[in-house]
Amino acid sequence: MPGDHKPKTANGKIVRSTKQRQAILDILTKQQSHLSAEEIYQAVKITQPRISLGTVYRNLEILTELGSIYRNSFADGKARYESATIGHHHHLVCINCQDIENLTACPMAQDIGNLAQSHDFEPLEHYFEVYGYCGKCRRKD
Amino acid sequence: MPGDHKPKTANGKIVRSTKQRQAILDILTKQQSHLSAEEIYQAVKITQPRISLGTVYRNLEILTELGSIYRNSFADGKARYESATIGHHHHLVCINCQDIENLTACPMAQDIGNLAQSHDFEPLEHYFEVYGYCGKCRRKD
DNA sequence: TTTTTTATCAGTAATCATTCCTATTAACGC
DNA sequence: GCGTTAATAGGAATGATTACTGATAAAAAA
Repeated sequence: MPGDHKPKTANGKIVRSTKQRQAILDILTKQQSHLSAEEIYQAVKITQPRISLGTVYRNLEILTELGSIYRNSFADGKARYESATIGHHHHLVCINCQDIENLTACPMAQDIGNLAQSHDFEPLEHYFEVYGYCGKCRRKD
Repeated sequence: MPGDHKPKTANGKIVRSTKQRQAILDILTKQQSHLSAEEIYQAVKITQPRISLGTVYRNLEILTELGSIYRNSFADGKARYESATIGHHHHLVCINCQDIENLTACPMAQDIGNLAQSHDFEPLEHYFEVYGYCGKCRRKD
């Protein structure tokens, strides 16, 4: 069937629209912050009290695959998710208050993007995170 | 006591020289690769058969704190360690064969390093990882 | 050297994030 | 509405890492 525009995952299954999935996407779209699976689970439970943590994880995986959200794994080994409506960016992570600020500047847009040629490497995704102290925490010290 | 050069951790405890710790550092120095805690555990067991996985984790933490090794957490959520003798660098990770190549070019050395001023942020550490296909795997496809 | 101190150890239990499993439920096409 | 099957709830299982405890062995003191 040409002209078939139904969303599908990598395994070819049609992606249905469910209340649970929509609720997860709503949370990430409205809050525009970097939430862990557990935080999303707690937030979604307000409107979907019977949702399970497994459902949250499965939907985060599907939404990431569809490109609707970004998945980031930080130094603490925990994955955090955010809406993809904001566009590609990187992160400034405060090691004191854990606040995460977005950084629109991207290393790949600079000369470093040429590394592909010199290293015979085909880049698909990249992550750039800076850890340090945000302005608020610097002034508290 | 001024001139006290005994290595100490952040909590002020003196760091002793033990066979177990030395063996872990030896592995990372000689192999010059990016090993997980489990891989290090298996390698160290050859010379220290009675070592425990807990000891490996504790020493990796101490050695990281002392600056003798680097700790990196990749997208799979698993931490990998490498000797610090090689100096600061970043990573090209092949999503097919999992091979990790080092990249000496650093975004912070470029204009992006100026983000500190514009974002009122004091950078201490940073990570830059590129995921894609290495030369070998590209030619296999 | 002997004794004392205490950082480190082995072994194991506990924790945390995440994935897997199974019977049941509910989107969506017809 | 009916049938197909993706998605769900609930919970068990996994894997990486951390925490606990009594024993051990470096370094310091005597």
